[in-house]
Amino acid sequence: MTENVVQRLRDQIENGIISNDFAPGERLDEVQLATRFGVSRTPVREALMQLNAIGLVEIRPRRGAIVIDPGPHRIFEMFEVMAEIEGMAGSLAARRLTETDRAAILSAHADCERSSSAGDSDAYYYDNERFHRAIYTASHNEFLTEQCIALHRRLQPYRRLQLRVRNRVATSFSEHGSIVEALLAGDAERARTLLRQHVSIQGERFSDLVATMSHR
Amino acid sequence: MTENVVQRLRDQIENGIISNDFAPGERLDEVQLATRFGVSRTPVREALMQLNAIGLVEIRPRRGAIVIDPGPHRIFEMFEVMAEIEGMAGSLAARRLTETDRAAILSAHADCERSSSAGDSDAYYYDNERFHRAIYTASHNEFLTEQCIALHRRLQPYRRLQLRVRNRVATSFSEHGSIVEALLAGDAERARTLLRQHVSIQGERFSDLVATMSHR
DNA sequence: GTAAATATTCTTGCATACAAGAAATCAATT
DNA sequence: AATTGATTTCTTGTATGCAAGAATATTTAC
Repeated sequence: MTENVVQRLRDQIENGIISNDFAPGERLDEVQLATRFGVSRTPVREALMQLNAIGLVEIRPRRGAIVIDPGPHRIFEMFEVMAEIEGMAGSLAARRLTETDRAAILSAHADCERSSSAGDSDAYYYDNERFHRAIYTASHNEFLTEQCIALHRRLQPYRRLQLRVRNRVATSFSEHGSIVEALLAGDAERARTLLRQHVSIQGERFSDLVATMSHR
Repeated sequence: MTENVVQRLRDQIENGIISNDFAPGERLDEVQLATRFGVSRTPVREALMQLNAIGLVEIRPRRGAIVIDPGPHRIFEMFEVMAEIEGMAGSLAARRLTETDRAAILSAHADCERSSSAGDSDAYYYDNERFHRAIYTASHNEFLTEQCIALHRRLQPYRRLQLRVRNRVATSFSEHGSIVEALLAGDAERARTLLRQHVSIQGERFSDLVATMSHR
């Protein structure tokens, strides 16, 4: 047991929430989780409080923890913020791109091309994440990078739903193309605008998301 | 004990860190804190883990918690992000401003005028916070508002130092004036730019901050 | 039969206990 | 005297225990 139990629990419960094993609104019983993971209540409690601090669960005094259900409106708000800070990362990346950054972005982009043309939306999901992370890194703002990764992670389940929408993978990849161009050209404002549009879920994209959310 | 102990501890320790009672790098001993606040170790531990999740303390396995020392570079990064999301809030506020929002912003602005012309930098600090929060609220994006408040809070000690710099209060207030104009005019892009500039600490402002930080 | 009041059970919140790892002290050897 | 090794002390990490509030079941009155 090289890593401590609380961290492990936190990750496991977090993954459970993200992968929808624990549904939104579901109550997370301390003893139940404790026996399930073969530990005592104490580390479970500590893990739950951490998830509470992150915003994944809500702890009501004396009434236990429940998985937060963001609801369409809040999800829209989160995407709105995500679009903006991704745009910021793109803008900074365009100005601060190093040779290493350039290589990482192009490599991820090439992988996206493969999984996209193969029509493998699960693989694309993974490669897409690498692509975006490469841009965060290229912003050379570690704090921003951490924020982006955290938000990206929280929106993960909804992004995944989005990719299932017809033609979304192909559209996404073609948008990546323009983004890469802007980044390599050092065009900060264009990179910002393109990334913002790429991430934001306006109009019918939002309707699609809500529709997909309801029947899962 | 109407409110739970952990929340209270979290706030107290957080305030201790922000007000520099607990210096960066300082080790936070569990039993020491427990006896000091008259509770057992368990809630102290839980509070520390929450602060860890927020990013205010670092918990090294088996070696206790220490107050994180961000260092000038990281602080710069945080201000860079803060500038951007405040700009975003301003942009949204300009487009979505309601009558209530308008009243709240103007009221805070008027208070800023009073404390500014009185030369009371502590009062200005408080009124300034109200002004900025009014803008967050006017963005009508609750998630963004929460993010802004959290970041604002983490940067609080450094903002405070900034206001001590000669003429900074007067400069800040005059910038508020232009921001209010842009908001009332519904000029989203101008509001964004002005707020971004208002918050960001470029060039000599950053040098001033670092200089003030070192000898406190 | 239904609703309110009471009793019982369950669950959380905090305290305490115990084990194991890290730091500190002390001793021994060079 | 200094450095390394062993021992002791101290601190953290996890488990368990106990009390108080919430949920639930049961009973009683209408």
